Amino acid sequence: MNDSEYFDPRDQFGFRLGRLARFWRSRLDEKMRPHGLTQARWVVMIHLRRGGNGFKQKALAKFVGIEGPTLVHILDNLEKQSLIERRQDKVDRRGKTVHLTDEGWRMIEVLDEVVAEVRNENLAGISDADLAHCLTVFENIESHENDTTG
Amino acid sequence: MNDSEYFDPRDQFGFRLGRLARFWRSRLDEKMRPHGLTQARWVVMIHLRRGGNGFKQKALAKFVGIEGPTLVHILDNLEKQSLIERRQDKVDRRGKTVHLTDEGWRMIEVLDEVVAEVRNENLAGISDADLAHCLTVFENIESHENDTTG
DNA sequence: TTCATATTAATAGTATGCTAACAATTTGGG
DNA sequence: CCCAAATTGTTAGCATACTATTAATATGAA
Repeated sequence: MNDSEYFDPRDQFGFRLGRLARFWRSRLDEKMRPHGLTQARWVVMIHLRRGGNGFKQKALAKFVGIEGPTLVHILDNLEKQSLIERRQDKVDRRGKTVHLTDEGWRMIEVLDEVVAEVRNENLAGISDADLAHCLTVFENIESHENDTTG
Repeated sequence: MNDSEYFDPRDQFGFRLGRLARFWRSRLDEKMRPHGLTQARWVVMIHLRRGGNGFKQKALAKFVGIEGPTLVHILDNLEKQSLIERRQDKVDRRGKTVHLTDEGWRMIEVLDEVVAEVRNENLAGISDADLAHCLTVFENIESHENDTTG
């Protein structure tokens, strides 16, 4: 009844989205810290597993949904940790391909459980249908990316 | 039908959430850049307007949902731009209160339109009901913050 | 073949978020 | 009053994201 207490969902959405993303990341980072990993590095490793080894960096960046320079920094760190390695592409000497090391594969196996645990905690009591609904909304928003008609 | 094409919504949610948050921010930053503002600074200003001038920094950080040191940096920048000012609290000399300047108020009026425009673009074709549904899910996830029972 | 243009990865610089550690100040017990 | 403990804001240092620029290489047209 009090105007100052009324929040329009359209008005709130962006702010709440950002806050939840920060919450999610901090939860994941917290649980990964004992293993020496972070969310961003983990996401890159997961995409390597899903897409197969031997991505060129540019293709990997696109697959993960980040920019090239952001990926460079993450790969630098993963390489220091011996979880991935970069190899000169034999065909195009400008390019490098990215590969999980044996240690990288082992880390993925270990952390799969940690990630599942965080997911179960964060999503406890929320139905698949609710999540799928959210993902559909997310997709619709991202699909406006290249709208310049308005 | 292909296993590699099947994505479990529980599995995808965290990644997609982060990606959408980045998308949202970049859209907003892009439109605010000509005015010399960014999303993070704007969010702080909006909370100042909503909550009234004269917040203590600690209270403002909590209201915005960020940590103290993060707010310090944002306020430094807003102060350089003469959009806010910090004043010594007369009662407790450890504290400072934060106030929008006249220029800050004018900036808010100008940027209100820009923000509405981005919102309309990003949320075009998405119903209030869908958004409210998402916000409810967001709330449920954040409410697990202090669960340590599992 | 040669030179302009593309592409790929890396570097530099900025913004935003965090935790840890610090200085100044207040508060409360003795 | 006086000193230990708590609180407030700041600084330092890290991670992650971006854009803009650069260096190395490949490609393709003349």
